[in-house]
Amino acid sequence: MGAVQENAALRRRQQQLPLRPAGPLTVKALLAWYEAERRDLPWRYGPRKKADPYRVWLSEIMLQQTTVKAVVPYFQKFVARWPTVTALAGAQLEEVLQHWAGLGYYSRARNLKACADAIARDYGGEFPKSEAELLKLPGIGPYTAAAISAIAFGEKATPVDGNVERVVSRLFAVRQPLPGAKPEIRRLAATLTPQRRAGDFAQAMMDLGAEICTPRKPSCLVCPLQQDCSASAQNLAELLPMRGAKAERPSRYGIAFLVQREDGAVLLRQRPEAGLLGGMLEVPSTPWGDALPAKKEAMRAAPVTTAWLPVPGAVVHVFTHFRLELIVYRALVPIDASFTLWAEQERCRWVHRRDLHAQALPSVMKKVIAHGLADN
DNA sequence: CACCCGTGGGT
DNA sequence: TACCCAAGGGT
Repeated sequence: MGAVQENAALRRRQQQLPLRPAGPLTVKALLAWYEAERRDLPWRYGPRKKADPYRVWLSEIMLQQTTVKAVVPYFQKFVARWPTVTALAGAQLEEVLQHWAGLGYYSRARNLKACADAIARDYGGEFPKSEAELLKLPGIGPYTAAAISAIAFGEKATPVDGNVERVVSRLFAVRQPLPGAKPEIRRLAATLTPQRRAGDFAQAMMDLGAEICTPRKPSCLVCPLQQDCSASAQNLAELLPMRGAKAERPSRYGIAFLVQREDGAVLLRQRPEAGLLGGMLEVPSTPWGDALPAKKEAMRAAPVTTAWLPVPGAVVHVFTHFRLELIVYRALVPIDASFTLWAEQERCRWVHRRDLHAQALPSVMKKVIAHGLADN
């Protein structure tokens, strides 16, 4: 198979053979490839089969801007703990956040719970099958609504994610840069979507994008769509899709205060529900600003008045839109002292070190704790 | 529409 | 190292 396609590619380059325009035959080749090469993933039931809407929904939410490899263990944990959407609707948000900790984009976890509640409350525990109805639910946008509708219910819908954007932009040699090209790419993807197997088509496009039509160094020579691909014919595949200018990533700085009690507990604080790391636990710190605060200034943000020891080094963490550098100050306090806790004391709690793994701790805060307790 | 929202792996 | 990127959604 690979050799045959390689020869076809070489012939076309040497003889300038015309392309076969992407169309129904492209879809047929893609579906054949999918049946042979598709990834075996825990939320999939098989080609030509509809999957459990709950598992499709859960996986799609987790997969938003997140790699399959990162998602799989979280998906397994969730379905083991909450096998149905009704079970998830009965869960405590705090426990959902604990299970989500480390996966990132924590508003997804809050919307996940809100969506489960809505399904249980307004839909009798059954997901709606139409794109339009799914779109009304929290955490479900245009992509996810189309994905659930097509994959779980077999409806003719066209989810367009980063994979589909890449595959389509190459198939049709779309040179207009993203995000401006999105409407055109959506239109082209919709023209390819088959009436009968829209779910398999969508997943096949994603598998192709993940394994063959990769962002860098695409494997055009073994691609089942190579003879249909306008970009490959023009040796443009690696240059597409074009993208607009990248925004620069600023740095922010702060001082984190790690209080350790004599019995080994550390002081954690719950962040506000909205915004960055919303609802998750943190090590109390100064606000994160454009420069490191002076020590005297920083101490106004310290959760207790005590002897603080700076921990050598710093914690560096890179978020999507800024880089964070935190200096850690550490203090050891007696177990029974009465402290002057700052105004947000009610959002604070003591957590024993042995219980830290079960908390809603984002990765950056795990780094801070590990750094601050490194020599303990 | 532009910006906000995490994290880990690959190059 | 620094940068790119991944099954996007909310505002």
